[in-house]
Amino acid sequence: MPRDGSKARARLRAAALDLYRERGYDETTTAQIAARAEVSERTYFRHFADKREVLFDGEAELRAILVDAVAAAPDGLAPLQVMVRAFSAAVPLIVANRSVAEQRAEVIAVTPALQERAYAKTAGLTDVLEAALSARGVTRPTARLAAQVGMAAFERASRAWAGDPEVDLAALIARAADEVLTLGGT
Amino acid sequence: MPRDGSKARARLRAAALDLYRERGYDETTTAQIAARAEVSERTYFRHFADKREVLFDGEAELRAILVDAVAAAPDGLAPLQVMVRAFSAAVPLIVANRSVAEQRAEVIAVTPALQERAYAKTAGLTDVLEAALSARGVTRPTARLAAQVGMAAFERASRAWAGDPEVDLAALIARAADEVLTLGGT
DNA sequence: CCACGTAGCGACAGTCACTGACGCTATCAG
DNA sequence: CTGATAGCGTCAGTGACTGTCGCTACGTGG
Repeated sequence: MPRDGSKARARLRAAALDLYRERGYDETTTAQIAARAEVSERTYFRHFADKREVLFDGEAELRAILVDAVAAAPDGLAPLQVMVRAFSAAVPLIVANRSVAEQRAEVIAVTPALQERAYAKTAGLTDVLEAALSARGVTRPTARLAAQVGMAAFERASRAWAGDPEVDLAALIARAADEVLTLGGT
Repeated sequence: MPRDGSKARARLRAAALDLYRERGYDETTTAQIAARAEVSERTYFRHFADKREVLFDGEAELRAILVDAVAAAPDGLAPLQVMVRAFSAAVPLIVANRSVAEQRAEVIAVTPALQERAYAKTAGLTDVLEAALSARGVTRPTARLAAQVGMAAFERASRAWAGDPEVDLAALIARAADEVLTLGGT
């Protein structure tokens, strides 16, 4: 295993986050990111597909946790409850990454281009969840619906948690899922 | 009001859709689109913010219908039922645009860059729906949740309708909303 | 019928994200 | 010590997008 690029990759991640926060996404060039990470611009593009991807580098880990949790859920559990379990399984990871996630969120919040990528990322996660539910025997269209509704509940819980990180995120997720079922009235 | 750009704009829309279908999104340049529409490349960018936007030009109309329908819904209706009404109000527009929407969908389906933009567009719609629900007195977080769940139900209905355009889309929407409420089990 | 103001347009130059190709080098297995 | 390989730098190139400037088509007021 010649040369370990993970160091450079980590430096690029940090450099990009810093620069995006300092002067904004649009005002920083990939050349500047590369320079701060002390690599060539070409190397940046060897590690990340484009200027946006740097900010979304941890996704695979989350994805794996969600898929495993769906697969491990007991048989006969209702789809939405499976989603609650899956997202609850990811809570430790989310809590651990909270401070970095906050900084990322600040940048994304003021950058349409990054919001677009963020939407695509969550869409990718719902695709994976849909497939995982489908593997459990849930019909495709229903699996997709459940994945999206579960994701919506998770987002609702995440936002509440962001405003008050003291409460248990897992509890908020369960509560948000319950709230979904009250949306139809009576 | 000197010069009416709407003609050129329409030609650009048609030219882009044609080219994207003929040779694919990545393989067509904005210069080619402009050339086929018989305008300069600069004019393309006066009408559309970027290479993707050409394909998403009708959105404002849909947005207006949804907002109006939410505002016009009777008081005391449950949030999810309001969503069903809103999307049902948009059915005529959707049916009318079906053939063009199909062509667009084909291109989007094979182009990640366009999928990303499509996600952003639906996110924009849910934002608007959230605001409209909020204006009816629904709490912000609940409004957002309802908007997202409603959008998920609408997508589920749309997909079913795409596979069988004979059935009534409005009925599918109502059914999808009901299905959401069964996702939690018992 | 004629200035005249305005919105759209073309032309041009420039920046920057991103890609392909080539050759080099650090590192590890043998 | 040597060879294989993954990561890297350099260079050249394409194409999306922007700012600027001057022009022109067209409806309006005289």
